[in-house]
Amino acid sequence: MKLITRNTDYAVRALCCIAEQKQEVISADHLVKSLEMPRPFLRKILQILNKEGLLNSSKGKGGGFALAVSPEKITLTDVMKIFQGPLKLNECTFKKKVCPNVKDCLLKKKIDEIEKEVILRLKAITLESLIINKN
Amino acid sequence: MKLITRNTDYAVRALCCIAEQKQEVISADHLVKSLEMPRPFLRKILQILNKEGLLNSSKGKGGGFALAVSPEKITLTDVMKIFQGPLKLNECTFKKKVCPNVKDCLLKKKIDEIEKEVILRLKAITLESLIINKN
DNA sequence: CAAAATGATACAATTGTAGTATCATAATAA
DNA sequence: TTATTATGATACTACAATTGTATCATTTTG
Repeated sequence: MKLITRNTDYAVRALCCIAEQKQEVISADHLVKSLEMPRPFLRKILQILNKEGLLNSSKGKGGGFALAVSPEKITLTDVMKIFQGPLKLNECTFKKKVCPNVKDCLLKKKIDEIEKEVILRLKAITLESLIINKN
Repeated sequence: MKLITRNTDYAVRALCCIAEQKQEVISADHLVKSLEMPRPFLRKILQILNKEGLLNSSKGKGGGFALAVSPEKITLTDVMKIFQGPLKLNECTFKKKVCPNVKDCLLKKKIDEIEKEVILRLKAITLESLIINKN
């Protein structure tokens, strides 16, 4: 019943760290030191964020990563979708078949309402709102 | 990011089925037929519900299960706690150690707020509110 | 060309969920 | 008292997702 996975968490923290940075570009090694997380794992996450268009990367000496989107335009749901797939609190499948009862299921209806509320709130969490030292 | 697991789902459906029943006692076999779920799995779930005090059981011919608590007093959170442990949307552990940053973590604070709201709403879902045919 | 960085990708470990199987025990009724 | 019908207890297996590791290729800069 975890809302966000380690992947997402690391990604958000890395994005925050990059956003707080004054230098435009920061290397994976620098991030590892600041964030104390496994280097290969973080590297993979950064690569994905780059592929998905949230980061720009540059190779070679002096290279690294920089935000491709401004912090107020990156929401928690963006990152969650990348690492956790579509936002759903409800599955409604049994042995890979959709539950025959989906239409009438009262429980599903109630969970769906909660889901809507949760997604609204998650969307309201921007990277900017998670940054402490803004300059 | 599933809010409820199969266990919980089966349990709720079984509880509903028992509650809707006019007979006081219903056997696992009857429930299997009504609910179309794996018999040994359902049996285990019923045993747990019995142990946890939501059901009463009786052995032997004519035996089976009956609600031990009235439907308006059973909430979804009760069932979730039994099968999924304490209700938390936040973990905040890294390699089994608590994240050193828990106190200041802005993300945690925001998720915690969402968690509170979700739990409130889940607590409001009673077994009674999930039953279709009340008599 | 060497060094410093990322890109791509395959592999391994761990955990949690989901499901199965088996035998013991109790209650009822013939 | 014995057969039948039910639950109780418990150990085992399967599968998928999450979490993490390792290795080599490629690009850029000096």
